[in-house]
Amino acid sequence: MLRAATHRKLIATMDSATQILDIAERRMRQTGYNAVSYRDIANEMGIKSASLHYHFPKKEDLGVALTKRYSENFSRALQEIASHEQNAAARINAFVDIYSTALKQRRLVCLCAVLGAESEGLPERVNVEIKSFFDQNIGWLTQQYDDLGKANPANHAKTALSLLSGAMVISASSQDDSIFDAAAQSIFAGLD
Amino acid sequence: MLRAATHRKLIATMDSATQILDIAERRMRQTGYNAVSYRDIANEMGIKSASLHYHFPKKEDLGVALTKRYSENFSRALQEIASHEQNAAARINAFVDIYSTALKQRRLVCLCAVLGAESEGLPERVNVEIKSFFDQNIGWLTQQYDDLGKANPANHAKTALSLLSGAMVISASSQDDSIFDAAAQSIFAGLD
DNA sequence: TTTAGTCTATCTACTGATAGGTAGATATAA
DNA sequence: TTATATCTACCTATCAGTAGATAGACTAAA
Repeated sequence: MLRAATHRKLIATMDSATQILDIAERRMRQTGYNAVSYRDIANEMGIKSASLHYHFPKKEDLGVALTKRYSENFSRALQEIASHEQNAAARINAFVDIYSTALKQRRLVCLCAVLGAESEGLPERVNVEIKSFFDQNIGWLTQQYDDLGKANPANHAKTALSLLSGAMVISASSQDDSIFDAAAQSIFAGLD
Repeated sequence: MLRAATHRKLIATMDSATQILDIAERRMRQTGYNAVSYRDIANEMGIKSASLHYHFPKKEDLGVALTKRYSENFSRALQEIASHEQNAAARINAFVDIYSTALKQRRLVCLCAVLGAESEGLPERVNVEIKSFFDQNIGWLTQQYDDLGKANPANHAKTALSLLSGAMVISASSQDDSIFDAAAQSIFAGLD
């Protein structure tokens, strides 16, 4: 009885908004923005779709919160890498690993790569976040390629990000990891 | 009067199925599969949405026809390139140009790159066509990199296709062509 | 006269969204 | 301590709008 109450408390304590974002993120990374409905998410949570509007009044709000959180989490991961890895080559290596792990362990594509593909059908506020995500990653990678002594580090950064994003999409949709592996290998080869 | 009638005839003669596919293709390349509705297409054509079902009974049929046609058109373009360009480097160059022209002159992303990003929410028959498109392009590019004398030409092919696809998506959604330019430049640089 | 193509009218299922209500926790003030 | 008030997180019920889809009538051209 006490146990049950405690358990209940723990579950209820696990922030509903976070749970909504978790489910929405996974689903959108699989099927895109428009294919995900409030009802899908609510059903998976075991609550009613109307309740989702308490946390995210409009779907646009959910989209913005989702891309913001994704970008912030990514930003933290990049800072983490920068503080733990000594040299630029190791950092770029770790960057590739983020994508690799998402694809191979969770079969998930980068959220912003998926949403970017349908960007003309998205609310403008969501597009702002997507662009900001790409900018942030290009900026970080540019720094690394600069540290590596590359000429035109920004071009290297743009190429690496494009390569990983594209390879993820093709690998996931073709269910063939060899495309991602080729891309990763090509990035590693460019680190000398 | 005769003129008007002739004009009318010409328009009506321009195969409705083709017109439907043209409109659907452009819209899906902008917003993805799920954001495009029969009503949108019908409105743009000036007919009723019910009429579309005469040509494509189910949306899935439209999706399959669209990806098939896209793939076939692409295949023809690749044959054309192979017959007109002497060497592998020039052929790869022409390949990049297809993507470049689509992005810069029409602001359109590769259909299969867009649909591939939402593949888990698509009818299976559509996914089969998308995978076949990627296979076809990787095969053609592999041949070119092989002719170029590259070791592991398949990896070069997978990398080039991933790079172009990803760069297109990021450039289009960020409205910044410099990402695509960096990708194209990187492919050119790998042709020596 | 047939047939291709489009129409009207309608259907069911589902979309995001809103209104209004409620149980239970928390805070405030007497 | 108790009464009052507010807040959180859901609920039921419902809405207008749109999705894809179908049946059957109509029309124009071969």
